[in-house]
Amino acid sequence: MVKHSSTTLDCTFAALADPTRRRILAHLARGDKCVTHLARAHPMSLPAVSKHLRVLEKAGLLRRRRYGRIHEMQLEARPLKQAAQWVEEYRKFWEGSLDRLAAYLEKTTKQSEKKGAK
Amino acid sequence: MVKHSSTTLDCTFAALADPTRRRILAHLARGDKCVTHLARAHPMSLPAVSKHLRVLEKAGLLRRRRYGRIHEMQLEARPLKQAAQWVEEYRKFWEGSLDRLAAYLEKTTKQSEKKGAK
DNA sequence: TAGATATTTAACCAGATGGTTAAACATTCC
DNA sequence: GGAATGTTTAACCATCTGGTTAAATATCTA
Repeated sequence: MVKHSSTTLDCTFAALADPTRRRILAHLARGDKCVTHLARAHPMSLPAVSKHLRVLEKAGLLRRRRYGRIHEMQLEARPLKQAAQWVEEYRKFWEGSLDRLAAYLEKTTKQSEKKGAK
Repeated sequence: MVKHSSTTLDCTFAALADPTRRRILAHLARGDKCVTHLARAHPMSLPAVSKHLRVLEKAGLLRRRRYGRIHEMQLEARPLKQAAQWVEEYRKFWEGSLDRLAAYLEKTTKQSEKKGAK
């Protein structure tokens, strides 16, 4: 198994566990940038969005550059790579399950065909 | 973009955000089963492990079958598929970053070659 | 039935989380 | 300088989280 930095994964997964933050990441992916603009898309106060941005920033999922009073955010997806690798290690398990399901379905389908069921 | 059930992802990512729970999943993947056995591998009380198991169960990441007084747990990785799909949508972003890094490295390498650097 | 074993539930606690509003800070514009 | 704009910080609050210990529940065994 690949050895991961546990605390990094902690931060990454925790950051992704909130739907508002996932939506913010999606907005960043589409090119949105400044705090006010991001906040307008979410039904909550500006400080709330600001906090979410800080969480994402601490998790390394966004980079912030200041141009005068406006803060420009940019998606930084690299931490997701490690998360993806972690999840990938379990792929064989869910694919195994699907294989078993497929085998089961095939078997029962054949049985119902034998019985002449439509 | 693929449409996901937000709350399912919430649960999945939140469950994965704790290192103890990720370790438990790893143990389950290796075939460990009952609560006591899983608990022995972790420096915490049995009720604490029991709580983690409940979180994993609610997130659909394990299935529990009772044989008398012992509870047999089994890894259920399918919810991870959705998480993987979500993360995958950002793959192009981190790979884009790596591409830019690669381009940068190639450029600087060529420059140092021009300068005759080893 | 009594005792041992496997596990959960209950009650509690400290600290984190996600939200609020009000105030502060930093910058730009007039 | 003073007002407007963009953003954060501070203080607060309710709820969630991850742990504890003690007690309850369920099952097996002698």
